[in-house]
Amino acid sequence: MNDPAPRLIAHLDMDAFYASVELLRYPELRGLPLVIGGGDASRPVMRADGTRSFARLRTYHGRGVVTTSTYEARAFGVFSAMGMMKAARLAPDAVLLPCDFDEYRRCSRLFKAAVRALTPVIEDRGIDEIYIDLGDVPAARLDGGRAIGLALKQAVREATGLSCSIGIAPNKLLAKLCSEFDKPDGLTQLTQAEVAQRVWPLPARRINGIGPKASEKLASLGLHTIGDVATADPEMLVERFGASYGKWLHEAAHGIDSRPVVTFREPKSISRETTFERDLHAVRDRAALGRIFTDLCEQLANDLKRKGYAGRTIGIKLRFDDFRIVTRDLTLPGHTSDARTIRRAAGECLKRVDLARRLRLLGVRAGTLVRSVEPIPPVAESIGNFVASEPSASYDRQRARSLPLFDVAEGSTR
DNA sequence: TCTGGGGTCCTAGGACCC
DNA sequence: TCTGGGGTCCTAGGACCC
Repeated sequence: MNDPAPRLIAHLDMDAFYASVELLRYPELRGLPLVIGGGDASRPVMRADGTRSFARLRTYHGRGVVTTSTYEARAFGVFSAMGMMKAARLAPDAVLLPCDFDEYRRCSRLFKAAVRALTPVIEDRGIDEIYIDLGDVPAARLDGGRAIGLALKQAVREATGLSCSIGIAPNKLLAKLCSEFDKPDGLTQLTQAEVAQRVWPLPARRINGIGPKASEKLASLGLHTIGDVATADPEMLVERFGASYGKWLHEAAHGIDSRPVVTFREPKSISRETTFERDLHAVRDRAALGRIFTDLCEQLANDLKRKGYAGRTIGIKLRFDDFRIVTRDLTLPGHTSDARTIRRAAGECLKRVDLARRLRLLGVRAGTLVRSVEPIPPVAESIGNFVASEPSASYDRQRARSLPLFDVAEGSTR
């Protein structure tokens, strides 16, 4: 009746990743308030004397948000997800750089490859963080993973010149939580036995999965810290938050989490969306909207083909000028990665939306994906390129309700 | 001049089938 | 004819994460 050995999971999080990558390229910016974001911000210009000229935040005009800010910029109150125009009022002299995702992805591949060489069982959690299963690393058992953690940090630094913070714990929830304990450049180990002492005093919001809504609701119940949630009546949590989330809240607050480290996941959906420079009206800006719509569908089709997928559920997403979001989707008889087919299906979805208000954002999504190694050959001219042709009652209903099919502000799709 | 883009998961109701 | 229960698919919205 021996308990199985506790798991050993590491969470590795790159420190202020985008900003740190930029500082590698532009070391003269170290120590200055630096804000990264707003897609269309201008890149630095080389002067005649060989020094670089950087844009200042005050020159920004647009609808972007701050993606990352350095600690020097945070001192002005500029944080991630803040509107750039607001940030410009708070810190007009901060240096502004546009996001360079190609470069961040390059650095991301480098650090992940360096980690994988030491500890192959890793779960990708986006561009700047990963989980690592240390269960099969024999040496990790001796010191709870400390030596391997130090080796990982060294390997990441050698591969990229960047620092990271690592948390090591018996599960993903606690590893993620404690990777933040000693940022930047930290290495933190946390055991189950230390949860009450080191985790319970923290705000509930620090748990990955408790967002702004849930933490506000918890606060309204007088539950502010993780300890408050842990000692709350589990039945009350279920009553207030539902069976699934209520149970999870109780377990999470006790540091219980049995999710495995997942090394590969098939994508569930692929999408493209864009926020317009100014709000557009379905009638008055019909031509511009039609072009953008078609572009999005073509980009989505290219993404699908490039990644080797085809989707069967095509959906749209609209954000109105009042920030209300509406989605519509349509399941097709077969899978497709064809731009015109996507455009037609998305056009059908668009017909089901009241377009009286002006639009701020338009998006197109493909779901119910299958791998399609081969490019999909054309099949039936009337509906487009489908892999399969199973009859679909819902599609027929849709079609019957809203003929003609190809109508809504259709731009040229070539 | 507030508020990006790309995802996942959950809930819930209705249709439809057995 | 009435009642009902389970299961799956489709659709819409919302919370949350990086």
